[in-house]
Amino acid sequence: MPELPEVETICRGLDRLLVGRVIAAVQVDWAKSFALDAEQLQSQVIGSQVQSLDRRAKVLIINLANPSLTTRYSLLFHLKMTGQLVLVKAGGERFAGGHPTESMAAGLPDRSTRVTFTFDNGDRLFFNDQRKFGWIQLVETDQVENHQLIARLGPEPLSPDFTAEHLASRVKRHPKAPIKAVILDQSTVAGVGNIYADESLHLARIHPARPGGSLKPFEIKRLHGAIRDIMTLGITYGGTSFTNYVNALGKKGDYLSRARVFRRQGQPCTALLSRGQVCGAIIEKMRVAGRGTHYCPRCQPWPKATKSKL
DNA sequence: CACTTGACCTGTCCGC
DNA sequence: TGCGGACAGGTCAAGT
Repeated sequence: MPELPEVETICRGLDRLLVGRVIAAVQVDWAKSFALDAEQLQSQVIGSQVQSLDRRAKVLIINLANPSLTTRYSLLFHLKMTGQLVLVKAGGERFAGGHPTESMAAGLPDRSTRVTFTFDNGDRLFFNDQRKFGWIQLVETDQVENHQLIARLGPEPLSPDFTAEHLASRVKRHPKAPIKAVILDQSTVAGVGNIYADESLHLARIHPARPGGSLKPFEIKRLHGAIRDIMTLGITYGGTSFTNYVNALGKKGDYLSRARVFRRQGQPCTALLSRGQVCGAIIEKMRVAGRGTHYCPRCQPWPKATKSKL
């Protein structure tokens, strides 16, 4: 499930491989993944050269230019939960990004391949997506900021615009919503998904189901710092798992293998307490805001004063 | 208006 | 073994 750190890693990895390449052919095997008629495909995509790659929240942006067009277009990619982007070089060398499944290691394309881009040098970019939730859209480059999803995004978590004051103002707007729902809301902060929400709340020692309005100012501040720290860590570790070529894979773990709580229900919390003690309490799982939610009942206790509201 | 749930999909896992 | 159902999670639309 690619979130911001994974998409950032994919973006950095693909940049040097794609910039300068010209799109020679596009094959769409699942129309909903890339809803563009053949005429537009031919006139606005084929023959375009990749100028640069970008990322906004969880959206990967490939900026194009076509010498026969005055308008510049961009391809937007959203991988949702199971999307992958796999670049197979003409020589067979592979770069993969996205949710790692066995399809990466096997021959490509496979049955989850929805769209295939072929470049002028023979390299191929496969958009694989088991569950078909992901999409590709063609947008005019100077309209990207007005795109229905992009336009509603809040600040990037690692940008100066994401401040504790901003987070506090968002919480104030939905004081009864569980704090986890507030930070999953992409208009609060762009790019935080289920994994990093759980991880951030654990680092901040805040119970995910607490109404945002019950958080003290120092807790908001701590959560703000935790989100930034966790996203930074995610980019660091996301790099170890996704920047490798697939056939060179098999080393290092991704962020998930270092997770504090995510998918660790039933296992002991590894948080360090004072004097080098390890917490050791058993991680629990519950549903918050309709999502599987993992937390440590000891590190993230329900505050006594508001316990009755549970 | 504030907040929650369902739809979109497929594959996997669990209990019967 | 097979079958039904829950679950996985990002985002938007629809519901309470």
